[in-house]
Amino acid sequence: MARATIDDVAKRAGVTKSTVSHALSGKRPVSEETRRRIDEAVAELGYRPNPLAQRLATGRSGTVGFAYPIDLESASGAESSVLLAASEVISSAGFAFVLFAQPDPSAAELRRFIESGLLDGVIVAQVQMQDERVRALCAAAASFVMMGRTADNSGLSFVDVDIDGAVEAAVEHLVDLGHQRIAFLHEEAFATAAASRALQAYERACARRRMRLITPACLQSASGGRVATKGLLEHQPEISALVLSSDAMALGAYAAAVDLGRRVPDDLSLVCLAKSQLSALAGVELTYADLRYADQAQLAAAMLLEILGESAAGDRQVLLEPLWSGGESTAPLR
Amino acid sequence: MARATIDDVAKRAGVTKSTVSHALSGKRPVSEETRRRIDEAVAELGYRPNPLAQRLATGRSGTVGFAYPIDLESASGAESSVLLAASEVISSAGFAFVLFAQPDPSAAELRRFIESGLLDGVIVAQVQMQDERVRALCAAAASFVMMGRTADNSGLSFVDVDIDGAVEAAVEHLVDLGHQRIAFLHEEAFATAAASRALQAYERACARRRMRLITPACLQSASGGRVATKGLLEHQPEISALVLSSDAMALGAYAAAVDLGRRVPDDLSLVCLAKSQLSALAGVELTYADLRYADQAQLAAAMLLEILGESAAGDRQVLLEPLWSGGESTAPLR
DNA sequence: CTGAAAGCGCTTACAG
DNA sequence: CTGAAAGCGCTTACAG
Repeated sequence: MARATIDDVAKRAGVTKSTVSHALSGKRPVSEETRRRIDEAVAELGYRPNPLAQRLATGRSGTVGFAYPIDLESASGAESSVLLAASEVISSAGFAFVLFAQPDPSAAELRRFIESGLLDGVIVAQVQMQDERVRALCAAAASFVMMGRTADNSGLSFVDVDIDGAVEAAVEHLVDLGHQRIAFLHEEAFATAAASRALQAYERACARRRMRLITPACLQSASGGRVATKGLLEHQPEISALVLSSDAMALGAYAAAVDLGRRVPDDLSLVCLAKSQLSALAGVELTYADLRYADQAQLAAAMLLEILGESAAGDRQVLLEPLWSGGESTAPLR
Repeated sequence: MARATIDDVAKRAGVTKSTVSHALSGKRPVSEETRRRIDEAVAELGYRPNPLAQRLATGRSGTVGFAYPIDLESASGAESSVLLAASEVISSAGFAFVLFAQPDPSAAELRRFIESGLLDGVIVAQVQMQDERVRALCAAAASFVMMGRTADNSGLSFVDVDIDGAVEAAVEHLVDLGHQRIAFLHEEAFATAAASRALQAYERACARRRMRLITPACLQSASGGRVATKGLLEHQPEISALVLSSDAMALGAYAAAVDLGRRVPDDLSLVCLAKSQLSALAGVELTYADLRYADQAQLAAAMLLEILGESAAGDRQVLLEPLWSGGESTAPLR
């Protein structure tokens, strides 16, 4: 048998569909008796409104998009926790969760969806300083929240982590331990705003301390970290500390240290700007700053839902503090 | 200005909207001249059909669901490649890609979507021997394709990998090298059909060779692999080879071997039933069987699109062969 | 508190 | 080759 429609319910309850609609939405008072009959009919027929029809009538799609380009080269378990955190919040609010994982520099796909009215709102992750997707969303006057932030965020809503603070804290910590040759390994290809903020913060910290900038490029992977670290330390053995931007990189750096006969932390200090799961294997507990990606995703999703609920303007901006681990991969310079 | 509708186009082109509709869909011949005028109007107004209205009128939603419960404890980069592979195929066919990543044993969420007519088809991953989601999809007569397969697959469509063959090949290989004490580390908590097939295949292979079963449970993580392997080898040092079911586990096993002063592969052979990215770090190239998850996802997505296109019945079943690496983590028994 | 009707923006038999 | 009309299944002013 086909699905029951609102008309079936109306007939069975002996009312019109407009009354059924109002009884269900609660947007208009309905007498006790009528409501009872309608509830009964709904139950008997197993009626549930067709969302498509509701969407067409109301103009709201009940769908939230998550623009989260995933870079396969550097993918780790972290992406999954971000996805789960966001989808959990979105789904339990009754919205569908549409993922845009494909890297899409021109934001064409996203634009297509927005313009089709298929999305009530969007969460944008992996935000760049100048972000095409953000531009498109603004142009379309769409509701959206960023995970991360662009160069100019006036009027925009975001959840981000204070990466500047994390980097400065890392460098300060190493300097306090006596280190003067501190390298910052950074990924060049996949340039998020967070990555470039981190690099700039490192440069500022070094300038303040009058330390030499050492910023080798490094692929965002374990083998990338290994290769880059090996090359670096072979040419500049005086380097005594490394700041790294991912778990995998850090594991690679550790492997390189072993290759070169240097021990961590005695002969080389490591600080990682990302929560580390793998490091336990490396023999030392890595000192790291958890950038709380899952928290960011959860908060961004909740923020978007608020915005959708209120349709009030006004930007909402949240900057999370990173969480430092009590690791043991740093030691005083010998 | 508001979005142009089909009526706007019709007026501007001096025809009715039914002609516009047919011109656009090509479902009815339209004169050269009329078509030109319509195309012009479409271009001038920047008209694009409202998908919501199309869906309501046609009953097709233009959306594909991906039921892919992600277990955070064991998440690695592999999930991302699966997501990307599936979403790539689905998106480029013009369908929206809705992710159901939340573990949802009762399949309530999925059922809700299916029954709402919000999904044209579904890809089901992490299939279990008895799968609630598959039952729900069958009951709803929904179009779907499995990544993996249940116990009884008659009439069902799937893409899976020959895990049985992979396990048997692994054991054969080790036996050929002289090993007689071969353990199979398996994850108990997250019981996919592939996991239990692997275990059974190991048991069959051992039975055939009259070897003792050694099947310790092991958490699907690096530290899980380390703990399990350490415990195992301390109590049964005569074990000379391990078959592991994930990259992370294998890395943990390697670390445990190092802890115990055993070298890989001389003092311990390792075979991994999953493509390994991390193993390079462990100092040896791991011998592994790539179970081709991304290939599975891509093929499953393509298969679903075919099914949706043809609306023809008939099961489609594909069993992929695993791809063996030329690793060096196995050696003859000493 | 309830109904009759228009409307959301399309598609698709039915006529001509 | 084209038009007039009904229909997809809802919501929501407008009346009463």
